[in-house]
This record gives sequence, C-alpha cells and structure tokens, in this order.
Amino acid sequence: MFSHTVEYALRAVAALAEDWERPHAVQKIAERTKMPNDYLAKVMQALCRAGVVKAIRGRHGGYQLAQSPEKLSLLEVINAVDPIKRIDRCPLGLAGHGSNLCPLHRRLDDAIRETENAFRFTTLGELLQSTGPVRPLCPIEPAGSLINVAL
Amino acid sequence: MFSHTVEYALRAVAALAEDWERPHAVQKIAERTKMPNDYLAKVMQALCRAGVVKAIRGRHGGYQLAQSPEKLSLLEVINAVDPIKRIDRCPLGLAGHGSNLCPLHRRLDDAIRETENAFRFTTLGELLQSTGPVRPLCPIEPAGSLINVAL
DNA sequence: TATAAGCTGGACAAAGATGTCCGATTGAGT
DNA sequence: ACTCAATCGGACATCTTTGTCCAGCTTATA
Repeated sequence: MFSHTVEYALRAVAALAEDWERPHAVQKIAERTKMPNDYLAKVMQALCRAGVVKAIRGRHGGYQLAQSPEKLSLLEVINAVDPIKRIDRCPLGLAGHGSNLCPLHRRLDDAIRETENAFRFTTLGELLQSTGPVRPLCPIEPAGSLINVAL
Repeated sequence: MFSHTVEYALRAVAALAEDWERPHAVQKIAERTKMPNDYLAKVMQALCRAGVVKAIRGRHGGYQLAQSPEKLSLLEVINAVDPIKRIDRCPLGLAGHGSNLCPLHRRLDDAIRETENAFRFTTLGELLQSTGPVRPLCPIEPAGSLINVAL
C-alpha cells in the first residue's frame, strides 16, 4: 500500500532521530537501515528539498533532522517523498461534481483520509518512546553490541 | 494510495452491479466507466480468475458478478487485482522477529489493517443503496437520459 | 594548500505498472 | 454449417518506480 520509497524515507528519519542534532552520513544510514546506498541518497535529497532534514556538506557532513523528532509527523515524511493524494473530484472526469463524490469514491477517499490522519498525528518522537513489550525490535545486533536501532 | 488497476476494478464491478444477473460486454463497461477498453479486458480476466465475476463467452456474452452485490466486499475486489499486503514481519529481513514489529512498522501495519477492514466490511450493495444528498453522482448523463450509474 | 569525506545531480539500467494490438477460441443465432 | 459477437491470452509499447554509477562540488582537517 505504501511505496518502497516511503518505507525507505521513514526508516531513514527513524535512524536520524536517534541523535538528531548530529549529522549522519548517507552510507551509515544505509548500513543501519539495510537499503541501497545510492537510492537512499536520492531519497535524502527529496527529504532535504522538502525541509524535513537538512544537509551538512563537506567532511564530517551528512544529514540531520531539521527539527526535533517530537515535532516531525510521519505524514510530513511521507508527503515529502510520495504525497498521499486525496480524491477531491470525480476521477471519471465529470465536470460539475465539485466535492460531491459518488458513494464509491467517497468511500475510497474516507479510507485515504483516515490513513492521512493516522500519520498526521503520529510523531517520530512517539515511535521512539513507545515502550512495547519486546523493545529491541528491528535492530540487527542480537547480542549486546552497539545501540539498538528501534526502527 | 490505490493503484489505477484497483480503481478500474472497482468501477467495473460497480457497473456490473446495476443488474448483476446479466452479462455485460467489456466494451459496454469500458464506455460506462471511461477506461481503456483493452486494459479493462485484462482487469476483468483477473477478476474472473479470482472468482469475483464469471465470464460468459460467445455471442451475447460478457462478464457478470459471481454473486449478489450484497455479498461482495470491496476488499475481495481489491485483493483480486492488487492484494493489500500486510506487514507480517520485519522488512529489514531480520530473522527471529516473528510478529514482533518495531514501533514504526507496527504503526504502518495498523494503518494497513484499518484500511483493509474498512473495505472488508463494505459491500458493493451498500454503495448502491447509499442515499447521499447528491444522488446522481459520477454518471455521465446530465439531463434525464438513461439510468444513473451511481459509481 | 592538499587530501579525504561527504553531498549534488545527471545519466542510465532494470523492473514493474499501464496501455495497445491482434489472432485464436468459444458459443448463440441464423 | 456459417457467421458474428464476445472472451482469451500472448506479444509488445510506454511510462513510472526503483536502483546504479560517476564526475563534480563543498568543507573539515592536517
């Protein structure tokens, strides 16, 4: 239901969120989140253009969140790379229908709106704080090495 | 959020639902629903293989719903052409995580599940019965000709 | 100032989704 | 039997998404 690019973007910001006031190199993020390095580079550029992250160029540079994880909603991330499109007029191309969708498209748009809201009101910060029963989740390290990514 | 193919499939079954016990030729459905004839043919084949519709070959043939609109959920139609994929294990490919998703993927899967349910419990019949304030919606005919498609 | 680390952006390749074309097959009607 | 209307299904064209490669630019550090 969500594009691969969206998934990548969300993984990336989740990785950045760990210590968000420091730049992270694309290569590091890619290793952490197990995605193709060069494709991630493109995704980061998109996030940068959208203002979700900022780029620090040059040596010791990288990307870092533009604001604290608590202020960043998942929807902002999603819309930065692959905007959720609401159905705002009849897809059959009929003029004069304005916001009056037929029952089918009304139903579809309702679902889209609910999804949009679910992500609009979820911040990256909430994800990091969430104290599920099985905490160290996606991270790679099984034993006790390094920090758990909590993706 | 939904593929073009899903949109087409839903339009098609909505068109069929009008009088579902009679076969409708692909060409007629395509005109009604304003989509490419030959692509619709492929979509109908998929719906047929999934058992959502049945094909009547030969002259005076066409496609008709396999069962009454009241018994057909939108989810069945969607899954027939472009299945909604739940996130059932860590997309990072970590073994040993079973159903324990990290907060991010838990959140994503929740949204997918909600969407799935919204369509699982909506039947085609409900859409046709729904008495919105602006009834004749997507149909093409503005004046008083023919039946309103109520797509 | 030289070097290395890192982002930038263009070009391109591969794969999937969408759209088109057409001959083969089926079955009703004459 | 023959014809016509219709699905069936393979081949192919096009577009978008995803993925790869690389030369150039920017900046910290020695």
